[in-house]
Amino acid sequence: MALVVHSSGDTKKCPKCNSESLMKDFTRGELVCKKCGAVLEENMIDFSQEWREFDSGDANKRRRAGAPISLARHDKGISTEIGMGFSDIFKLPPKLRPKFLRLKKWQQRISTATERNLKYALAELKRYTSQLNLPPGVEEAAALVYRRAVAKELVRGRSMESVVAASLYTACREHGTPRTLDEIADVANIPKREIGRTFRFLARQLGIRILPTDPADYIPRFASQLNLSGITVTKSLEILKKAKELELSSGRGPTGVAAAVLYIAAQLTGEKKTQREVADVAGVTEVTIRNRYKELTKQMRFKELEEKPVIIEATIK
DNA sequence: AAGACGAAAGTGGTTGA
DNA sequence: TCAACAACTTTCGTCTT
Repeated sequence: MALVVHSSGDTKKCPKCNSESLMKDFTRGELVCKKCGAVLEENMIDFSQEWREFDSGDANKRRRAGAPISLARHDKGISTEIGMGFSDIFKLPPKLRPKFLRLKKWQQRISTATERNLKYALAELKRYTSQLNLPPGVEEAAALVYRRAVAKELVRGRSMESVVAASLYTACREHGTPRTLDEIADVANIPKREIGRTFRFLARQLGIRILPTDPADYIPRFASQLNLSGITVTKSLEILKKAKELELSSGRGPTGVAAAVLYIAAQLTGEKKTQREVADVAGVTEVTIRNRYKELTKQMRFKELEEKPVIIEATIK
């Protein structure tokens, strides 16, 4: 019987005799205490590979698992294509070639319209996510939303691109990595009100809860676009927290709140940014920043900002 | 001259009758 | 379906630095 003892990283102790000498018996799938013989785990699955590789060629020959499946691929990443390219087919004996050429042709023909559509849609999605610097997790989530939309025939009557864009917008919000409608509208080349409309439609039809976005989710990204320091980010989040407690953020556009909070924080830390600069990256106007700014400073006391009257006196003099 | 401020009018979307 | 409404934008004149 082959007993394999894995000592590395396993700091588990036997609850019965407190011994550290545990043993994995892979032929039985059990974790056993060497001292008292207690079985601590049963039906373990051995995830290690049972073959060894001596060079990279070996690895390729013996490996049986492929890439992980992905919803962001039209075939989920699992596909068999007859005669990839053409070279494979010409490796066959001449007699067999026509047969495989025919099979190849038919494989292309039977791929249904929805499959082709999905392929195209997911290619679009890929383009959006890479242009917006979104992580693969968000792309996956968006792909799932899109698949659900297709399954429910929600694409009918609206452009495929707008549904893809709306799926992405949904996924972004669920992931706490929101992009503004403007940003998505930009890469997708679709008016933002259409994306918004489709988004609401999808959310309702698919029963996706739509929580308003948290301004905090925007802050780090805006800050980095403005070259603001981590101190300013921390400060912004503090201010935002207080603002939330004072109910100054509800009902307001989250980007506007984020922008105003950043603007104030930047002033406090001496990394001055103009309203224009902040407004530009946040996709709001200076007026909105001013309005939020006014509301915030009215209810919150910023010592540093209140010193202004002194300066005014000095200039009058 | 550039930035900040504020008033006024306009826009797109939501809500409630 | 329509009107009321809040948030936001656009535009513009004025003030401050």
